[in-house]
Amino acid sequence: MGTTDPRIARTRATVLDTAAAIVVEQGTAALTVDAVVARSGVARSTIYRHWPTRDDLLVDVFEHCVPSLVTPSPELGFEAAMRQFLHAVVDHLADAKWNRMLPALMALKAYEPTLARVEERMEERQGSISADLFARGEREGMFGPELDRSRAMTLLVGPLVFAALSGETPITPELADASLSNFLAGLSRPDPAR
Amino acid sequence: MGTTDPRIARTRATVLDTAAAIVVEQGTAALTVDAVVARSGVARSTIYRHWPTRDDLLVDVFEHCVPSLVTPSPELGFEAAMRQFLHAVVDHLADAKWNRMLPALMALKAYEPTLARVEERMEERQGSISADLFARGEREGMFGPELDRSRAMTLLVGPLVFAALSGETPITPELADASLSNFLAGLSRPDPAR
DNA sequence: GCGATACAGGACTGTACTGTACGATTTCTA
DNA sequence: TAGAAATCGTACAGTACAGTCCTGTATCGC
Repeated sequence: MGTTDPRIARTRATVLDTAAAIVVEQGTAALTVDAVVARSGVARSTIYRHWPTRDDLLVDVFEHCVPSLVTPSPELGFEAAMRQFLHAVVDHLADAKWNRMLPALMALKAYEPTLARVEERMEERQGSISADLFARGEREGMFGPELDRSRAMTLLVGPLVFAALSGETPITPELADASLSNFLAGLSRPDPAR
Repeated sequence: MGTTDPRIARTRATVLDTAAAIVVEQGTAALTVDAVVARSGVARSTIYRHWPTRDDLLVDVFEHCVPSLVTPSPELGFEAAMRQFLHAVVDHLADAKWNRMLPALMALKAYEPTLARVEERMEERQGSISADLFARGEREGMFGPELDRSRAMTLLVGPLVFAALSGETPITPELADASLSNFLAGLSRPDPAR
């Protein structure tokens, strides 16, 4: 099984790209097999050869578009590594593609178990990176093991996602810096609310 | 026009409640006129007497469910008032109803101008409250007029919305306190990233 | 080149939903 | 109680979409 038929890879890519464009431009409800046929030139029967149902295609579209975040270089300390990570998140959220797809995924995951699993896998990858990052912070003595990592990540990433969703404030690296800066400030001044 | 026919108010309320329940439980795609008929007992023709199209009904459902936030008492200072406001936000986000509806609204507003306007009105109301709150902070000398209010609100509310959407970390008043605490800490320690 | 396989291009069935129409019935108001 | 108005119940046309099936054609690996 050295090589796979190039025709298969070709149509698969064409269909996925077209489907993603439709979802981004018109939403998930507009993703119909006929729409993909009309826009991609790929035949109806061919699409059903690759995906048993329309829903399977939609799942693959999301999976195809989920951003792949990368663990920052191990030489970096907590602050620099976290900043780099947050900047990468900003990049993906600012991109029109994921900017439109994320809310759709959030909205659908509550009702479509298959999409919920796509989102789970995404959070797993992100979770392992975040664990790595917080391990650096603990090693540097910035906080102890009692720090709630999930909550901390929520505090750091939340503003970025919110900015992307609401469109109230522009999503920029400076926003990520501000979020990180507030978090670090909160570390040195122990939470008076508890 | 002293009193309106109670039948009208009754049907309207029944249909809106039923429709909201369907959207919460099964998503906006499941909101069909037939589904409302089956579940509410209201006749098809009656629904079309009140709403010209299914989409108009959906818009009304969102409008009917948008939480109405309230300006905290004027006696409260910036910190206490903001805390109260954030706790109210947490309350609404923790409620199953709005917890499901918000992502749907976020996902659809990009493609449905009518829903975009629902969201705009919501943000306007929220924006006027936020202006009031920041005015208190400025009066107390916590920051000057150069503070970007939109960004600040994003930093404060973002984590709450993100927690509600992702489900990674529980959405509690303590989370709101942590967000506020980080923000205040960031104020006293001027942002080193700029 | 040749067999195998993927693709193109339809036609077709079944279903779900929208929106309209209209007579019969209930419920309000005066 | 009587008239007005809202509601019920149902039938109907039109449309959009999912998914199947079949035939002929292009493209691949060998």
